[in-house]
Amino acid sequence: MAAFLRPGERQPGAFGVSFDADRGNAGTAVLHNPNARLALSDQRRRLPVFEHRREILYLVEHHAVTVIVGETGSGKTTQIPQYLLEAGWCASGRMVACTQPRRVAAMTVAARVAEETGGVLGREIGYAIRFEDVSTPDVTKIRFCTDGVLLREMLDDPLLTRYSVVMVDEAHERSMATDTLLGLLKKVLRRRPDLRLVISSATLEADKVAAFFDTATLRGKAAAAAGGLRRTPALLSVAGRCHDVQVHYLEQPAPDYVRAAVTAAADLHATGLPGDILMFLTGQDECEAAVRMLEEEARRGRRERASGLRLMPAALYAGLPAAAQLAALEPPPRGYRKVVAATNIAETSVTIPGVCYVIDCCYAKVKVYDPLSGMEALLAAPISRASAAQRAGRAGRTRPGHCLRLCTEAAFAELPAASVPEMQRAELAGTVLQLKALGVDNIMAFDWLAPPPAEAMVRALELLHALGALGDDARLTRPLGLRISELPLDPRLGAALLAAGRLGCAGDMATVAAMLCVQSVWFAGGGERRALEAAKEKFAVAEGDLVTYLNVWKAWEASGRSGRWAHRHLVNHRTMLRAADIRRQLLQHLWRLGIKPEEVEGSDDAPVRRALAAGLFHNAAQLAETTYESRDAAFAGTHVYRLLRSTGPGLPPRLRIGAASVLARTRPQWLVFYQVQLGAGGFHDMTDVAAIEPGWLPELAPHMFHYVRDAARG
DNA sequence: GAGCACTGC
Repeated sequence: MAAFLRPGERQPGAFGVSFDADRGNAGTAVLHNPNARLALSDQRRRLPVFEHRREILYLVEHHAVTVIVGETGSGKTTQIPQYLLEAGWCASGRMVACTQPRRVAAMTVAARVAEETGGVLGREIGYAIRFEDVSTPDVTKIRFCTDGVLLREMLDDPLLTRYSVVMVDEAHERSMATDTLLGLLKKVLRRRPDLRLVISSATLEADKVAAFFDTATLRGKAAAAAGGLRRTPALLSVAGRCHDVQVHYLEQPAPDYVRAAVTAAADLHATGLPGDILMFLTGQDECEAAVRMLEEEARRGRRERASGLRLMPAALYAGLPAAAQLAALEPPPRGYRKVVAATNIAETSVTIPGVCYVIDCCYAKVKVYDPLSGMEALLAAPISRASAAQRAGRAGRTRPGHCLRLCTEAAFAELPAASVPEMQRAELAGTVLQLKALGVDNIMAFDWLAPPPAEAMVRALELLHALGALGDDARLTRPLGLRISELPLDPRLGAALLAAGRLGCAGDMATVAAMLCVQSVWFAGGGERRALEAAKEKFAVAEGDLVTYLNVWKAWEASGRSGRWAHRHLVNHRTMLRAADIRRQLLQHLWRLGIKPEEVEGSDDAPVRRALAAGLFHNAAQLAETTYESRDAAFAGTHVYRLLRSTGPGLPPRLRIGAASVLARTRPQWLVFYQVQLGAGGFHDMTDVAAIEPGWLPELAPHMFHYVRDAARG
C-alpha cells in the first residue's frame, strides 16, 4: 500500500504536496455567491460569456454552425439563447431550441432563464421533457428540451421548421441521442440554409464536431444553396469560472482501489483541513463497502480524538432511493466532514456542493455490446483522460481543490484521451428504426458522427426485420414499422405492445412495458436482502418476473396507489409513479391507434406472455438438457440455458437465470427474457424473465420459424 | 447459492 499523508506530517506524502496552503481558507468554505446582491442584469454581465456576446452573434449570423468551447461556469447555456432572442432570432414566430442530455438540466436552466428575463416559466421561456411540455405555442421564444424530445419532434416536423436556431448543449458527452441529432441536423442544414446550429462542447470533442460539420468543400447545388453563408464552422472558446484543482498520483499502483480510496480519505481527514471528499468508484457494492470501511474509521477516530471534524460517510448511486440520494447531497452538520462514495452519477448528473477533494479510482462500469452474439455486458474499464478531468473538476466548484488519482502518473498517461461514443458500443435497433422513420433508408451510408460497427448495424436491421418493422427491402413497413417507431419504447417492447392489441391484452402489456422501462421496482439499499426476498415472494408467480410485475402493479392500483402500501411491501413508490406516467403515455398512443387497452380477466396471463414472446422471441431460450460441468465447484450444476436463435461463429453464450429473478429456483423449460448481464463465471445472467410455450414461437415470429421448429422438435 | 454504470422518448 502506498504511503499517504499522516496526521501531523509536515513533509509531502504520496500526494507530492501538503495541504497546508489551504489552511488559510478554513473559514471561507461556506457556499457564497459574491454577486448575490447585484441585480440580475448586472450578474449576467459578469459572466465570462458576456465578453463574447457580439462575437457570438456575429458568428451565428455568418456561419451555419458555431461550435462553442465553454468551460463550466462560463454561462453559455443560460446566456447564449438569450443573446439570440435579443438579436431577433425569434422574430416571425420562430423559436430558439436549446437541447440538454438530461431532464433536470432542461427544467432548471429554463427556470433560471425565465427568472433572468423577468417572465413566467412556460410563456416566453419554456421547456419540454417527456410527460411535461411547459411552453405555449406562438408565445414561447426559447424552448429548452432534452435531445430525445427534439428527436421525437422531428418525426412530425423533420426540418424543425419551428426553430431558427438549435443549440445542442453538452455535445461532448456523445450520447446516442446527441450523436443522432447532430447527424440529422447536418442533413437538415442542406435543406434549410436559414437554420443555424450552435454546438457547445469540451475542447477535445469540439474539433471532431467542427470537422464533421465542415462542408466548405461541397460543390454544386449544396454550395450554391448556402448563399453567402460560411460552410466552415466557427470555433470559439469561452473561459470558465472554476477554481484550480491540483492533481496528484500514486507513487506505486494500488492493488485494491476501494481500500486505497478509504485510506486516502482517512489520511486526508486526519489532516483536519476543511472540505468534503468525493470518491469515484464503479458500482453499488463498492460504494457500500467503502461506506462500511469509513464508518469503521469513524468509530476508531472518535476513540482516538475527541476534537476536530468527525467523518460522515454516505453512498451515492442511481439505484438508491431518492431520500438517501438527497441525504448524500446535503451539507454535513457542523463539525462533520462528509465523504461521499459515488458512482459515475456524480460525474455529470449530480453536483455535490462543498466538495474540495476528489479521490478517483479511474475506473467506471461501461456497457459493451457484442454484435456477434447480440449480448450486452457491463464491465469495469479504465476511464478516459477527458472523463478523469471532468471528475477532477468536481473538486473545484467552490474553491481551489485537490484530486488524487489512484494510479501512477505513467499509467494515467496511457489512458485513452476520450471515451468511445455510446453509438459505437451499444445496441442500435431503436436508433436505426428512428432513422428509418425519418426517411434515412441507407443506414450504412448515413453520415454518422461516429459510425457504429457495421456488424452492429446489420444486427439491428435483422432484429427490426424479424419484428416486422422493416420489410424485405429493409424499408419501414406501414403501418407496423411506423407504429413501432412512434412508440416511446424499445422496438421489441413496441412490437410486444402492438401484438398485445391483437391478442386482446394491450392494457396489461402497457403495464408490463412501463414496468420494464423503469429501474427496479423493489426498494434498494439498506441491504436487507432476506426481507426483500420475502416481499417478492408475495407477488412471485411461476410464469416469471414479467407477470410478477403485473401483479405488483395491480396490487398497487388496488391500494389506491398508496405510498404506505408500497413502503410496506418494499416497493419503490416513486418508481411506481414513474411507471404510471409511462403507462398513461402508452395508453394515449394506443388510443390514437384505435387499440383498446384491454386487460385479461382473472388469472389467465397466457395472452400477455404470448404478446411478450411476440416482441422478445429474439431472446427465447431453452433449458439445456445437461447441467453445466465445471472444475470450479461454485459453477458446477448450474442450470444453463441456450438461445434458440443462432449467434453466429464462436461459442454460444451460456445463459442462466439471474439471482434477482423470481424464477431463479423454478427454471422453466422455455422462456423469453428482456435483459442479460455478464455475470460471474462467464455466464450471462438473464433478468426479467417470462416462461413461454415453445409452440407459440412459430406463429408469433414466422421470420425465425426455422430455428424454433428445429428446437421444438428436440 | 446467487446481484444490479448512467441517461432518454
